Amino acid sequence: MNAIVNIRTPFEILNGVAQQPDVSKDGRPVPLSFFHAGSEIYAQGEKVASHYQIEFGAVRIYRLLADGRRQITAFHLAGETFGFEADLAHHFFAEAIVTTGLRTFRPVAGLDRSRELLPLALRCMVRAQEHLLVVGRQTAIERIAAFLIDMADRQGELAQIELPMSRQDIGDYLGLTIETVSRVLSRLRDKGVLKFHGLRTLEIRKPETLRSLCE
Amino acid sequence: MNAIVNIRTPFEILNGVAQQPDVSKDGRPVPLSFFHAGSEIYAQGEKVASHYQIEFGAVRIYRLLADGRRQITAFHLAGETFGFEADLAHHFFAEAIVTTGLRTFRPVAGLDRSRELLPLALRCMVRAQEHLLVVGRQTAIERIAAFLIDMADRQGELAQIELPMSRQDIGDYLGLTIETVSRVLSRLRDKGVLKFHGLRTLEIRKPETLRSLCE
DNA sequence: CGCCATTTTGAGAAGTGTCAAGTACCGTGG
DNA sequence: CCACGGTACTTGACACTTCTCAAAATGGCG
Repeated sequence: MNAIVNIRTPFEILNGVAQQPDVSKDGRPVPLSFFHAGSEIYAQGEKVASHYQIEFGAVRIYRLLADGRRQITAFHLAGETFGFEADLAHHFFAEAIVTTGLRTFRPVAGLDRSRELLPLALRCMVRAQEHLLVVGRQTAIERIAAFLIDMADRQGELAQIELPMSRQDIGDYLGLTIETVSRVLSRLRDKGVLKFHGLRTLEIRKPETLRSLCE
Repeated sequence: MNAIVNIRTPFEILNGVAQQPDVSKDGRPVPLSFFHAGSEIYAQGEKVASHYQIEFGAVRIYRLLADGRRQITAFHLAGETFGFEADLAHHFFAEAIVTTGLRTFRPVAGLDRSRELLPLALRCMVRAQEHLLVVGRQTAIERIAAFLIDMADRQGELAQIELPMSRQDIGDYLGLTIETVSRVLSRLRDKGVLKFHGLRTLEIRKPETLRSLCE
């Protein structure tokens, strides 16, 4: 949870990211901002009337209870847009999970973006409501299965998937403890449904078994 | 879960509801539709590019799992607008909880309502994400407390509140069983926090106790 | 007044959380 | 390149909340 890092990391400079800033529809350039793993994009209580598009990396959106319990309401991956919640509710954090590059869209006076934003906001709402079904009515193994399928779908439906987030993040997203997440993943590994290639890289060996757990 | 009832019930005719239909911004009249308790407003799988405003009554929005488990994602009360989810996701039901009167807003070709709809959709999204924290990270008693405070706030912060929904509905909203809902309510009654005037009418005697349970 | 659905209450089971210890991974520095 | 240390993850034993199943009580409504 470090401070915002808005300068390029050596990695990105080396790779030439953002050497030619894109241009937004009203003609103003939209530069890339970089965030280190764990750094804050916007804080609970901040009024940020912007939205963000992820160029590379991953972001977690979450809320906190007074005693520190955390609920991650969404993960956003490369190519996705987020940041609507900041406009309205002053109770959400956004943090980079890994080194992340973002394009920030600030509101322009006199320019109404409702037409572009509405479909994105609706998709975000539906996603939250679908997630509610998972968290409210599914068992630990069903939640993990739903999560893995979602991640696989969003990574191009490949059998091998990358989980940029920690077990704690997964637990806080699914409403489970880190230990339960770990136990369920181990059980799926022992059953031959999953095969791990490193802690956060895994292969879905039996996607049909996983899917059958979701409904 | 009866069929759609689009005619006036004797009750409404007697009370003269909707004798003078309102008129929408584009000049077309927006008539009131009536729905009996339990009747379906739109079904999972239906493509309805409309939204609805509640004149009187109450509505539940929910999703189902294959085995019948239900998650209510939202309750909507008089004065509120809903129906965005139907545009996008084909997996939501909307039902009247009690006799309900709705104004239906159908999309008009060439008329862009994004500007009006975006704030409503955002509020809906934030509400779902806030609910996620309750369902994912709070105990049974905390969930009930949060629910009662929300209902009280939406009914004008009166001490006495009406719950139009059944215990089953409350359970399916909070991710609890009907028995747990009942037990928690009984415990709050025994502690003097709540006083019941009939099953679905109650008085919050110690709002501070209730609020202290939420954070 | 009596029926029927809804709600409440009880006892036991199951799933998940808590606490504690052990293991694996990964970046750092030698 | 390998040893080291710290963090993240896994595993185990047990506790506790919530669920399940069952039965009784309540209340609304004809």
